[in-house]
Amino acid sequence: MTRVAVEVRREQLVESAINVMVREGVAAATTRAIVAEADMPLGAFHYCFRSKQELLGEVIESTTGSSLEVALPAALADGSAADRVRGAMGAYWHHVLGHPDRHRLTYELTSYAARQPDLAAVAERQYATYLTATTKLLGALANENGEPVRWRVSLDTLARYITILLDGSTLLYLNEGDADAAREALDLGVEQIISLIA
Amino acid sequence: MTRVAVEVRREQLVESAINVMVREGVAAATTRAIVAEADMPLGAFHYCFRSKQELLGEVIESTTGSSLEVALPAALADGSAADRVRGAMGAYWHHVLGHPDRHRLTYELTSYAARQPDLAAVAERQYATYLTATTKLLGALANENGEPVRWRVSLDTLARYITILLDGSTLLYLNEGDADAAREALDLGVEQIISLIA
DNA sequence: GTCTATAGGAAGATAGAC
DNA sequence: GTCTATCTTCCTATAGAC
Repeated sequence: MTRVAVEVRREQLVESAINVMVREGVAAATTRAIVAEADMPLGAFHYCFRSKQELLGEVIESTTGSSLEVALPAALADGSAADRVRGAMGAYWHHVLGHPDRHRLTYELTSYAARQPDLAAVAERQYATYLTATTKLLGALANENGEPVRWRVSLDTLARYITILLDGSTLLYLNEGDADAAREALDLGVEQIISLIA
Repeated sequence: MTRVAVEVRREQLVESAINVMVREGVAAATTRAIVAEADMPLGAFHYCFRSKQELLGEVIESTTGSSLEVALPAALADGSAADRVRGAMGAYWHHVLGHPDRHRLTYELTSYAARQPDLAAVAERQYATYLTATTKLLGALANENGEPVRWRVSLDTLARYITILLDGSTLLYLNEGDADAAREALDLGVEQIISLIA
């Protein structure tokens, strides 16, 4: 009926796909479920996307990196470097508690992409983006004079260590379901990181 | 033709299902693919298992906890507590490098189970087993007089911290693909753990 | 218990009228 | 571009002969 630019429809379908996936998982996000969520007829799907794989690629791109952005403001706030590390980690954790299904989806999508040859490249880029964001976060800890925080280990290793800590604690919480216990273990890791400040 | 106890067939099907899943992922493990791997006719599936879900429950139980057992001998070896922690972590990491697909499967199964109401209980038990195994590993660090290592933090928190570290570094390696970089970050975490010995 | 054949449904993708 | 109807394929599960 109404003429809508294909580009707009594509975005609507990506958004709807994410909604379905967050709610019911990747496996439940069939083309039919996605168009129903977007309130479009089934036929619309295939003149917006060549295939379901093509949509999934855009879904992965769209969900990448957003989870670390919530930590950036805290890293840029006032206070000591140690306090800002604590604040940034706390902001991330707050996001995990508020949107567990969204984080669950990230891991599902990563698993899914790893099994599909055509999406492997997208998945690798996804993780590279993740590491870049962590490094950027570390850069944001510079003081008002622009002097970066000095660490006892290389920035690359530190960024990966932080990634390990965030992924590991998120997974622990999602699977065990005990927010306090997971938080306590994460806090231990955060203090360990702070102890690496030179 | 040949009469085989249903119990034996069940085990064969579970094993075949794991083989298919390790090779091609959970989604590819259809009943057809599983019976083909086990070299059984399709009909055999449903007089061994009531449903595919029932098989999946047993697959999850069967894959649980095996990955940490490889670390136990190193924890029981001679040497200082610090060296034995390093050895145990190294043994785990060796297993990850040798069987990445097996570890990938663990995460896939966890995601899968979390989305299926009837398997949620199995998944929780899976993670509880994991934490128990870690605690057991810590207990194995006792010296020849049976005196346990004393830590600056509670055993519960430490066990979770180790779980975070192992899951996080495994995931990092599986997704980024850089074994050396992941190992370096893991080593940093291991030394941090050692620094917690009282 | 064992197996073949098939039911019954849901998936991704397309054809073709408008 | 848009949508309905349909093709084809693959799935889980069952029926029923042996």
